Amino acid sequence: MTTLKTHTCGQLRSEHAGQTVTLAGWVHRRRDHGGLTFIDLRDRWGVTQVVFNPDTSAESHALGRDLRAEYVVRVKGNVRRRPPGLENPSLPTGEIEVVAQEVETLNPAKTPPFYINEDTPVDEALRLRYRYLDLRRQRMQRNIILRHEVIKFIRDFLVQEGFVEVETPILFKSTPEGARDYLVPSRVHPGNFYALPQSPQQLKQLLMVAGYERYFQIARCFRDEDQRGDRQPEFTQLDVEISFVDRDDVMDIIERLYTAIVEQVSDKELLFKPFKRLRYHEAMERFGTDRPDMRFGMELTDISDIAAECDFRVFSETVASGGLVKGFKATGCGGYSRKQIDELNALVREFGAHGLAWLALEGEAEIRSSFAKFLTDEQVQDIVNRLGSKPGDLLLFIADRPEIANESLSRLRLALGERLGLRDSNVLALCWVTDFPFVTWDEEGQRWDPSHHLFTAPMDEDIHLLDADPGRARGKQYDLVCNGYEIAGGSIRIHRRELQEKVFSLIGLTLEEARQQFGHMLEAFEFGTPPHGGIATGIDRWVMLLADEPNIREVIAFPKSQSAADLMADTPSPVSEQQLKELHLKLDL
RNA sequence: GGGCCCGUGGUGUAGAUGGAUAACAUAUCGGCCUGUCAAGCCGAAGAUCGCGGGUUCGAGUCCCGUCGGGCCCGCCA
Repeated sequence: MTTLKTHTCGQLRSEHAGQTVTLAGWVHRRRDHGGLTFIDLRDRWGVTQVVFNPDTSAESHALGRDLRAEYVVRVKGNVRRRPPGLENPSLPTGEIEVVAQEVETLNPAKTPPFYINEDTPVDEALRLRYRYLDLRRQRMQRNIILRHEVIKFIRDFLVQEGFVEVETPILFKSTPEGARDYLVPSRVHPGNFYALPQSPQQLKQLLMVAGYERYFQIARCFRDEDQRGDRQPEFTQLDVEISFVDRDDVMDIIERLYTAIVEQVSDKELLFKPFKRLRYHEAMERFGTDRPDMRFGMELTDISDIAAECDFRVFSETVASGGLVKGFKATGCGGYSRKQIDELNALVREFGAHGLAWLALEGEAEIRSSFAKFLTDEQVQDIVNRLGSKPGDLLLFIADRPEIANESLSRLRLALGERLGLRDSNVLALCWVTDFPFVTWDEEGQRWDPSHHLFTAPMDEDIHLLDADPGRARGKQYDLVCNGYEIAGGSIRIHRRELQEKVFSLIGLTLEEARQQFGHMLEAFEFGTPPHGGIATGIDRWVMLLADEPNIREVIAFPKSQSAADLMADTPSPVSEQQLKELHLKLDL
């Protein structure tokens, strides 16, 4: 295999019996019986039991007794079928053992700060500080290798489909829209900065101008925003762009790719094949969010019309002022105590809702409710019927501005789905969300913001709305959603200068600003740009879902902490005066 | 910028209402042990309770601050 080892620790079987082999790896466990010592020797491929017997070699038996956990050792010995009854069926190599003839410690190890040989919970700060040890553990080895397999599969698949992988710069240009940029000062150009790419968006479009037609890249992207469990300052996208396509072409490629990954690389079950498709408005109506978890029901129902006419002021006044009253039934939660309902109430308040209206159907005719006393029996019955409720259900409602009602109900739905065990992590519910609004109104900035990004094309039939009623125009955008996570987003792009300039001005860029920031794009669109579109998928989130992990740090070899620090290398860290001077920088702390 | 949770031997935890030698498991070290595979048995060592201040006769426990980690809001086209 290599100079130092002839076989891996996961390789030997009974047919190797009689061979002399040399293994090398880490001491996983030691079982010292005094006269007889066993070690489990581990490498990336598995674990093999090594026996040290003084009858075979007194010298190696003596050396073997001194081995400790995580020592790196090399063992030469004879493969022997284990004596009958002593096989270990839980180990792939459990039919055999290696009888040590020679042992060499390649490097001893201090006692590790946490267990390498079992997947017990460890304080995450400690894991990150000793990430190289954490990465030795089974959980991380499994995740990192799964990640590799997914990326390998993607490359093979897309190459097969005629795609070309092209690298784009890490040092690029800061642009005004989107997330905060990571900046890199230029030594050669005093006072000027590069920005690390938030995505290779512009570059991949320029590759379409350049005629590559089918591009992809496993691209590192950078965004200087605060962390979440599913957000890191640097993360990896599968970036794809194709020429001469419409939405369905892009969606089809990605759908085939993701289906194949689930079926061939993971042990997960695909709930929808083909993937479900939802329009944005439908997603908002039924789930209150544009990234619904479709593994379970409990869909939202609008009761604004009933609420408008009732004597419960919270309901009627909300509707009168343009708000919504919506809710859903939590199946089987009719017995929830006041305390449990108060917890749900606290949850929706976090998302801006004023409160939770509830109605519990305990028995056949027994009703507990926070609001039913203000309604006629008929109105209550209408609500109960509309939600298709049965005894034992708990009906939960929010009356608020549409954004708040939808947001808080969607969160509440997820929380209840979790409690009721409806979010089976072995199931992947992939769905496309399409027909997004082209732009959304930003109250604070008093301007239109692109829903996706600056280069997304509006629907052809909605182009006329860009002047008349921009809020009603739809974009050629599509998101891929899995189990409540947005795992990809893409669009058909604008490929004509006039339309691009029109969109720039719609979102408030002056012609001057547009040409300064995006002149290279506008210019390129005048040199024969094919219609094109593409998508960017979040590799980290996708592997996280496939690996059944609660956050993306678990599928990134060297992730950063919530405060964007690397606890192992202890960075960010100060630099010398000399370095600052060369970069023409002065600190103002 | 804000809210919440966590920090106790190497590791994982216990330690209501403040009370005397800070408990348990495991790891570590030593002894015994020739068929274990989470080996077993016996013994030992190991903790300024994240750090700083305060309240108190007395603080792991209460208060304030601070550092580190996590979850979330804002933010993330």
